[in-house]
Amino acid sequence: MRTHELVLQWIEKQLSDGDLALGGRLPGERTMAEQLKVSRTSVREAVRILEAMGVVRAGVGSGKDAGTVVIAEPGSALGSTLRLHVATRHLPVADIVETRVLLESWAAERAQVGVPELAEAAELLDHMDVAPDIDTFLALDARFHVALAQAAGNTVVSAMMASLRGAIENYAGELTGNLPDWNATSARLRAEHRAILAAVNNNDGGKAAELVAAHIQGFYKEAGVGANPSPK
Amino acid sequence: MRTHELVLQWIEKQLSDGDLALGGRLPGERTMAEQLKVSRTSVREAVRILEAMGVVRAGVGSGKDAGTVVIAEPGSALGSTLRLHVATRHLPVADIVETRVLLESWAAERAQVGVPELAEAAELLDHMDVAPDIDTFLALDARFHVALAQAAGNTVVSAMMASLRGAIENYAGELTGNLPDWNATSARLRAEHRAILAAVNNNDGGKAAELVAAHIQGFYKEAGVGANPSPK
DNA sequence: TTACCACTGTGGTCTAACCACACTGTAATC
DNA sequence: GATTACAGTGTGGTTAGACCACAGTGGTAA
Repeated sequence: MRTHELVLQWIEKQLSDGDLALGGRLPGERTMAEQLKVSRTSVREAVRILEAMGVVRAGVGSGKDAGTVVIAEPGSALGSTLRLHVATRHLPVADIVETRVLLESWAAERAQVGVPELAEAAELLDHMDVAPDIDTFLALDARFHVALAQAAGNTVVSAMMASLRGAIENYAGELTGNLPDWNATSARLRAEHRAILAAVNNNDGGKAAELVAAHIQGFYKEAGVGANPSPK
Repeated sequence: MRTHELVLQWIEKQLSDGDLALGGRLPGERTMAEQLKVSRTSVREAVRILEAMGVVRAGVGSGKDAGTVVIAEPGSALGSTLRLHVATRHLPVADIVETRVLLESWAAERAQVGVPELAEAAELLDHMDVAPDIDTFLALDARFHVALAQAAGNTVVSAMMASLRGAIENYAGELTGNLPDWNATSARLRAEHRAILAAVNNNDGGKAAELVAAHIQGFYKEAGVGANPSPK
C-alpha cells in the first residue's frame, strides 16, 4: 500500500469514528506527517485527494479560513469527475442528460410541499425575471433546479443531479450563445419553471415530473446537445 | 490558481482535444514538470487527483503496466467519494439505498433484450449457485447487478449504480455475517435474480423494475440497513 | 545457446528549505 | 490611554534534489 493511501485510511477512520466531524479541522500537515511517521509530501497527496472529493477545504494563513477543514461538497467533486470522463469520451453527454432527467423528475415527483427549499425556489424565480444577463440567469437556474431536487429530501439524488449539471455546464453554456432568440427562450424557461413549481405545490407530483422532463430535454435539444427522448 | 490545478487544466485540455485518448500514456512526471515549468511535486499532485477520479492509473517499472495511463473507471472513483461522505455523516445510507433502487429499477425497465450483458448476467447466476463462500457470492452478485444495469445502455447510470453499491459495500458486507440463515438468504436472492432476469428477457420491463426494487430493499432491510420504502 | 547482470526509465518517497498569507501580540507613537 | 506599526507565529503552497524499488532491455560471459 502506498504511503498516501495510509494517510487517507487514517483520516477516513477519524471521520468514521467521529473523532473528526463536519466543520472540524485536521491537524497541520507537519503534525500529521510526524504522527504517522511519513513525509509531509505524502500527507499533502492525501489531502489533495480529499479536497478533490469535496471532503475537505484547505486554506492558508490563520484564522477562520485557515487550515484544512472538513466540508461536505460531494456535488462539485462528482461534477469534476464526470466532466473529466466526458473529456475522455467515455461518458456520452446524452447519457448525462438522460440521467439528469431521470433523477430530477424523480425528485420533482417526490418533492415535499412546505419545505423551505420550495420557498427558496420561488424566490429564485422572481430573481430570474430580472436577471441582467445570461450568465446570471443560468446561475439562478442552476440554483432553482438544485433547490427543487433538495425538496425531495434525498441528499444523494440532489448531489448527483447537481454534479450532472455541473459536468456539462460548459457545454450548455457555450451553446446558449447560439440560440436564435435568447429572450424568447428565457421567457419560455421561466414559464416552464413556474408551471413546474405550481404542479409541485398543487401536490401533482406526476405532472411535475412530466413537466421537468420536458423542460430539461427541451433545453438541451434547443441548445443542440444530444438529448435522448427516453421513451416510456 | 494553484500550480497543480494548472497541470490538471493542461491534462484536461489534452483529453478534450483528443491529443490524449483512452489507453494513452501521459508523459513522464519529470518531462511534464519540465514542459510546464513546474516542480515534479505539483505534477504528482495533479496525477494523484486524476487517479482518485478514475481517469488514470499509475504504474511503476517499465513495460505495458508502467507509466501513467488513461483509463475510464468512474465507478470506483465515485464510490470512494461517496464512501467518504457517508463517513462524514453527510450522506445517509438510506438515501444511498433509495437512489440505488431508483437507478437500478430504471435500468431494469429499459434493459435491451439480446445484448451481451444479459448473457453475461445469466452466466453469473450459474456461478453464484456454486459459490463456495459468502465473499465470492457477493462479488458475483455485484457483477450481476452491474451487468443488468449496463444492459440499459446508459453508461452514467451504470457507473453511478456501481458506485452507490461500492460506497456501502463494507456496511452490507459486515452485516451479512449477522444474518440468521445465510443459506436461506442466498437461496432467496438467487431465486429473485432469476425472476428479474426472466422478466427482462420476457420484455416485461415494468415487472422487472418492481422485482429489482423489492430485491434490493429486501436485502438491505434484512441486513439491518435503513431502507426507505420509497412509496409510489 | 543460455544465464547473468549492469543499464535505463518509470513512479514512490523523503528531506529541507523558502514563500505568501493572515492573524496575534507587543512596542512605539501620537 | 488610544492608535498605529511591526515582528512573530503557524498555516498551506512550492521547489530542488536526492534516493528507492521496480521491470523491462540489451550486452556479456559461461
